[in-house]
Amino acid sequence: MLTNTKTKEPALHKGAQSILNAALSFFSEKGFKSASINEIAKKAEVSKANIYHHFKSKECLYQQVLEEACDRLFTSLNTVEKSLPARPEDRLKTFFSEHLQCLLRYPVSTNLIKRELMDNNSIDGRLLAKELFSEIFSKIILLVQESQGVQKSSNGIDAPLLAFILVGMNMFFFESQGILKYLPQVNDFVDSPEFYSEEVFDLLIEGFKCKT
Amino acid sequence: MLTNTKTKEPALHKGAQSILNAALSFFSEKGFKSASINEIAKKAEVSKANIYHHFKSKECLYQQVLEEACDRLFTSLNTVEKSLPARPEDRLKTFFSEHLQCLLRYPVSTNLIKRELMDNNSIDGRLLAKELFSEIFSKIILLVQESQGVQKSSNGIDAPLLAFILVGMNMFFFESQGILKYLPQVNDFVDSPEFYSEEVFDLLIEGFKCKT
DNA sequence: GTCTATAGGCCGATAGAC
DNA sequence: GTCTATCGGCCTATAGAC
Repeated sequence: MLTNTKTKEPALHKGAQSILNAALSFFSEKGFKSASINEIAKKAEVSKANIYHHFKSKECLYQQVLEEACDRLFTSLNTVEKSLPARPEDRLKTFFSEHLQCLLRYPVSTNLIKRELMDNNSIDGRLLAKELFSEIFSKIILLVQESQGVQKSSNGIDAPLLAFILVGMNMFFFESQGILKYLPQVNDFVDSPEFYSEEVFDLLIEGFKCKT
Repeated sequence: MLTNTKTKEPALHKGAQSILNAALSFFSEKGFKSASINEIAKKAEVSKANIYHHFKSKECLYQQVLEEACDRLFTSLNTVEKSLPARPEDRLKTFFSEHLQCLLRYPVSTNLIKRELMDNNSIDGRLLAKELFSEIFSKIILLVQESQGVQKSSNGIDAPLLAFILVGMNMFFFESQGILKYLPQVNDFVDSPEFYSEEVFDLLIEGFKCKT
């Protein structure tokens, strides 16, 4: 379960924390299997045996790293949601833009979660990542319905589809960052996610043809 | 270079072909590092040493598998492009829909390419996958511009952005298949990519507000 | 072209001293 | 809580018979 309970953990020892940091970066970059306890130990500047003192197994270490990554994004998105503007039309647009910025603020965690959804490392992990995904998804559906309600358009476009599209556009931007620089035509918005969010949202709302 | 030259390869031996098939499925499912020569040999029903007779190294085997996957998708998309309808408005929409169907027709190859773009396995591999991506991307930009030209809207939306969105929507649908079934709200279009394409395209063109 | 046998290395995990 | 030393296993790759 994603920790809404804000009971801070008992302030991890320095050693354990540096292990978690090193593990996060390697698991995120290479995946569970390819990241080795050896290299994590080296980067964390502890011995391999020390890792096994703090964590029962490689799997357990991975689970905790993944959990922290999910919490990080979940908390970040919750904060965004609480400081959304009042006007329903703006709320969806702002959340869309801020959602992308959350992903980009924690690229390593985001990448780890993306990996977890792609590979099937562990049953618990998949559930965790899916829960996060479905949480964000529900939030956006509500915001879409909110904005639809105000405009009273009831135009037949279902909110879940639009929500799916919005999440998808941000995820795709995130994962395409690495190759965007090799696509000269689209270089404009590589360094400007704000511009990207703005353009995509307006396009979705106003439509390709109707654009002013 | 993506083989436009249609000189068929010299009809691979049965053994080598079954190795390539087994390798494709494991590399796609687990990634380069996690897939082992042992399991590939077992699935291909040959000995491990036999693999090293046909391929100089694990890397070489991977390269060839990746190359075939890229060619498969490239050829498939080229075929689609050649049998597009005449009306410019329909061309883009049809290509968009067919692009998704290509991805879904070769899910294992598509997944392998996606993995290659995510991990940094080999320099050659990345180039290959990027070339394919940029190829598709260019095709779609042309189709967008074509349809824009006809409508003479010149409305300021840049073709590369729309092309990026279209490719992104299809890639995201592809990679979300596994978790879509866990999102009850969106179950409608899991089994119907045609419906998804139709809805997304219309939404993009007509816009959220303007929808009939 | 196919095999068995094996070399040599890195892996996850543990034992046991401090 | 941290370490060195080590075990057993799986890995890529090769040697050499058929």
